[in-house]
Amino acid sequence: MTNRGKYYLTTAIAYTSGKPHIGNSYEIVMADAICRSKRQQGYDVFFQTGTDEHGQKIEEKAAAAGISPKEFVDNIAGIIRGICDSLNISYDKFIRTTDPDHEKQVQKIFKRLYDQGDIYKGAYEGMYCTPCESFWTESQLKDGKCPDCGREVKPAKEEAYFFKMSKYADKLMKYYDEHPEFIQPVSRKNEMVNNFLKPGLQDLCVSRTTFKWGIPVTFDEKHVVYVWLDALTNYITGIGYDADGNHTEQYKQLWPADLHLIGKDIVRFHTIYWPIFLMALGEELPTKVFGHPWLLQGGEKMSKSRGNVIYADDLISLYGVDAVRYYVLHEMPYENDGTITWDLITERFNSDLANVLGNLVNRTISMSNKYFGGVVTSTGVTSAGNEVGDFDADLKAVVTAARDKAVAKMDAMKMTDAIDEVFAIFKRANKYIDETQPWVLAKDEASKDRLAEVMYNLTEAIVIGANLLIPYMPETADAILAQVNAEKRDFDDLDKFGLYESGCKVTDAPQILFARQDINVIMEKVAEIQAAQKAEYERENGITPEAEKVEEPVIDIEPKETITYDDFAKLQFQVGEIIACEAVPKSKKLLKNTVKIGSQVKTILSGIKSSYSPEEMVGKKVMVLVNLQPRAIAGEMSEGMLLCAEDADGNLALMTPEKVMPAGAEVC
RNA sequence: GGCGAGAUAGCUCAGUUGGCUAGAGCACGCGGUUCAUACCCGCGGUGUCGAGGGUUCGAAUCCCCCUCUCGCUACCA
Repeated sequence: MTNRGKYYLTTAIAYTSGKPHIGNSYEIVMADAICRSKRQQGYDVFFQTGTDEHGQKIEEKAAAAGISPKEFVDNIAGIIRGICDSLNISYDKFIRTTDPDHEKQVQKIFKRLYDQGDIYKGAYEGMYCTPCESFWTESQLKDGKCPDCGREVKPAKEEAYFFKMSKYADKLMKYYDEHPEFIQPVSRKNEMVNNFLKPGLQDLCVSRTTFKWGIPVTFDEKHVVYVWLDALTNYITGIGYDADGNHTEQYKQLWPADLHLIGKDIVRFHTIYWPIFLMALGEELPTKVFGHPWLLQGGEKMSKSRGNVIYADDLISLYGVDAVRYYVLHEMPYENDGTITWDLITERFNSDLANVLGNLVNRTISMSNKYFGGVVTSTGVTSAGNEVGDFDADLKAVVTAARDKAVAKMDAMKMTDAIDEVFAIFKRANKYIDETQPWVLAKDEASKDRLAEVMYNLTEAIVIGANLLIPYMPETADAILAQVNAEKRDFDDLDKFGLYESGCKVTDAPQILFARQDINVIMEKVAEIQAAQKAEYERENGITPEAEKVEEPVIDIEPKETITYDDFAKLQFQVGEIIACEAVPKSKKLLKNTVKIGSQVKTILSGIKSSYSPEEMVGKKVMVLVNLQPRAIAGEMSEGMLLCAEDADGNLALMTPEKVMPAGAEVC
């Protein structure tokens, strides 16, 4: 096999705040297909993936679960690694940002950048919203209040470390110009230049003091290292980078990375901050960063509380690992997001895998057994000169061209097209069977040698196709090769037709590779999966009464000034019954309620669309502030206010009387 | 609110620098075939290329405007 040198590929590391759904697992499958392909081609591949395990969100989730952050991330990292393994991902290293050697290097990197003046101590100034723990600039405020929760903000100052991004902006721009392949798809490069580089790079805040679950800054312990400096550096620490220059041989051999495979949402961090960190460290920049699109669930919004999130393990249990790999690779366009639904995957499974591929292998082996006792022999009796057409030559042309076509598509990161090039072999082989009609040849003893050649050609086509399938569907490739009793072939030979050993015997008991799926049966199983998921969600989030007592978070808000009883007495509250409700067309948040209060009927607009649908509003008895001055909102007059409780996430709960009360009853 | 992407056949999507009767796969219909997993092969499209305007000899493709959908947004990671 030709040695083509090293190839170092990384994926983004997965954030350990929860179990990733299939849309998040897509990237790792794509990475695996690329790595398997490169290995097959003769590259010395190193494939790194892993988990990003620090941050405030994890600290909070762990606290809510009553466990330490480390216990929390150990659990999730295990789940993520399990998903990788069940998807048959051939990673060489699974790095965790809580690995001691990584943490140590991050601390050294931070110190070095500080010592050489790229990181400086400053202060973050702005308007601070205490409940949201967020800083805002004046321009971000909405009516002078927090744009997230609408509450009061106050000026505040927080000590922080900053990285001098601006210092490297020109150098980065130059690098872009000299390396047009650096950012892919190219459209993303323009976004980076126009949105961030041209307006001028802001210095980046690279430390935090608001939470503890991070890597401490060695010389200033109340700070932890900001996530991106922690996470991005995994690409070098994972292979033995040392901030003092004592790199491992592995690092010297592998760096710079050949490809960072990431989601399109984090292109900015990988094409601006990461290269600049590397420049500051004096390291080479990666060759290519590809920001891939996402695989989204079609139709309804995905949410765990509804139980309709699609996870890799559920898909695998229904379709098998290779079918899942096939689907995500095949349905992912180059720039736009792809779609996944149970209907779509079942359709693809049946038409492509069961019908085209599985059935081809099965019918071919069956015929070999039926006509020749399973022995496949090349007799050299070709279709050359056939007046109807030279079917053999046509078949061979398609088969021998597939390798280079597929590799070219893959190098261009067009996964879908790459797989299609391989499947073109199987489609052509099916057509070849119709053209040559083996069952007709079998009826005439005189055409037996021709029949043997036809079976040989089919078997050879399948062998080459199976070899080309290895990067995408490794288990299936093995299963096919085993059934036709063939070895894996050297990549350099995959454009050569006729290497299948004549006289070799295929299995006498062909196995169904992909049994056709009935969508109705699938949907029954899906219903079970969804019910289980929903139950799990409810258990985890304390929907059961028993769990409600445990760990209910509290919220503190800014206290307002004390009021007198007279102040309070000015407010008139009554019970109102919602007798009609509709969404306000031009608004994202507003519902227009028709509320019966005693014998009056008022129109009240309320920003609760995110928590309530118009249908479920009707019939509710709610608490209403009735003597609020009417005000026009979104072109409608609103004559009061519906009272709600709001949690930290902005979820709303209407205040309703605890016993049945008539519309109009005073609340006092 | 800001930024971005998109709207093409029933479904999922291709359509290169504007150019011949707008394509593929799936689904559907008809025909063929029977080795095979009711499979395979062939044939089949009157789609206002989201609406409306404009530029042009010519627009799905360029410009303007409108409508709708989606993604991102954050000192979240």
